[in-house]
Amino acid sequence: MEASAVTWAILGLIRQRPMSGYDLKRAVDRTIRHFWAASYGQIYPELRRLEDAGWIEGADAANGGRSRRLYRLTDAGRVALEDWLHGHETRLELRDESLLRLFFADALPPEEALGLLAARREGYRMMLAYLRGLDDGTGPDPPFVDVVYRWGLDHCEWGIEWCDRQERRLRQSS
Amino acid sequence: MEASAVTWAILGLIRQRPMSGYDLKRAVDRTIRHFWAASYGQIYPELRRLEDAGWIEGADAANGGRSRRLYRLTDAGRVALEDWLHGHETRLELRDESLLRLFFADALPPEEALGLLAARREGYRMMLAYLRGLDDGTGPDPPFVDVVYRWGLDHCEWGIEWCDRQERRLRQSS
DNA sequence: TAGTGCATGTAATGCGTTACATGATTTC
DNA sequence: GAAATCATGTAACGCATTACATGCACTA
Repeated sequence: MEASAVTWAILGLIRQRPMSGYDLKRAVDRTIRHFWAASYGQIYPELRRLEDAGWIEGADAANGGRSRRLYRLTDAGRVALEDWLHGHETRLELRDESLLRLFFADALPPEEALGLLAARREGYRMMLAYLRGLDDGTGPDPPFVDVVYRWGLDHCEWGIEWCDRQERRLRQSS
Repeated sequence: MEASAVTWAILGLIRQRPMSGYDLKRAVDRTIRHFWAASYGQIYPELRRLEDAGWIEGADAANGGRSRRLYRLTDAGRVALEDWLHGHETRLELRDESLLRLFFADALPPEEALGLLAARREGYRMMLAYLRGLDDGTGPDPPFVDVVYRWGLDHCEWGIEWCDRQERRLRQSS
């Protein structure tokens, strides 16, 4: 089984409870999407591959005339997931168009360049609002789910302050 | 001209001085790579497209028997770059395998789960060392180039402290 | 003279999104 | 009965990396 990015997201999520492809997409969007997105075009083919490999098992769970296929983790899948969890790789890939603009902002008049810093701050604000909106108040999450959620909030708050600091610094030094 | 991700990186970099494809790859790796990577497979075809569109102009600059083609920004290219710089979009795409692991770490025994936090901290440390290594001490950078470099450093330092804080918090609450 | 760096490029492959097609069920 | 939601899936496309091929020039 050739594991790829989306493999672990799926295994990890259906470990909590059996899910359909549709469920998975929603779970991804509600939880890990801000640092790891996944689309139907990845999820459905990956479910096939995972079932072929014996890491998950699908069962028909039609709801009246509405077809539905629920997948659950097999023992082999559980082992694979735990193996991956023990990995300690930490390469992080960032793609941040706002930083790219900022990097070239010296080509703009100073006031407009500072505007890009303000725009970045606004981006963090919107992300923060989005993350706060995810909190549906349904009781306490497991500790590490909570840690990752906090990371999102803390990261945005840090980013907002960072933009403020830099704007002040640049205004003073000019 | 259908502009894509790599378009702006190239235009922005050759705005500073004319460059070859090879130069561009090196410039990308030395400056923006930690938040916006680009490979030869993107750069060379994109140079063609940009020249066809009239945003850059290539000139032969062979070095003895070693062929070399230097590209410079045209007026049209300068205008296109500045238009893009005025944009205020700020969607940031993150892909962070370490956060994904952390999110599922509740499946591990507590001590091992905490190990993932330590591993993340180590990742920030390595990135920080990498960024510090980029500073070749060649005098002051333009203000916004410097701002983005600082962002990298500050972000790593924040990340290290964040991991520390979370580790302490989780150890206390358990 | 062997290794490294300069320099250009392409082909194969993989990753991921978008847009579309289809149809049932629930809710207003 | 219209609209939203549940549910599955694929085809086309675009973005990006990796690996390879080629050859010159410098330096140890």
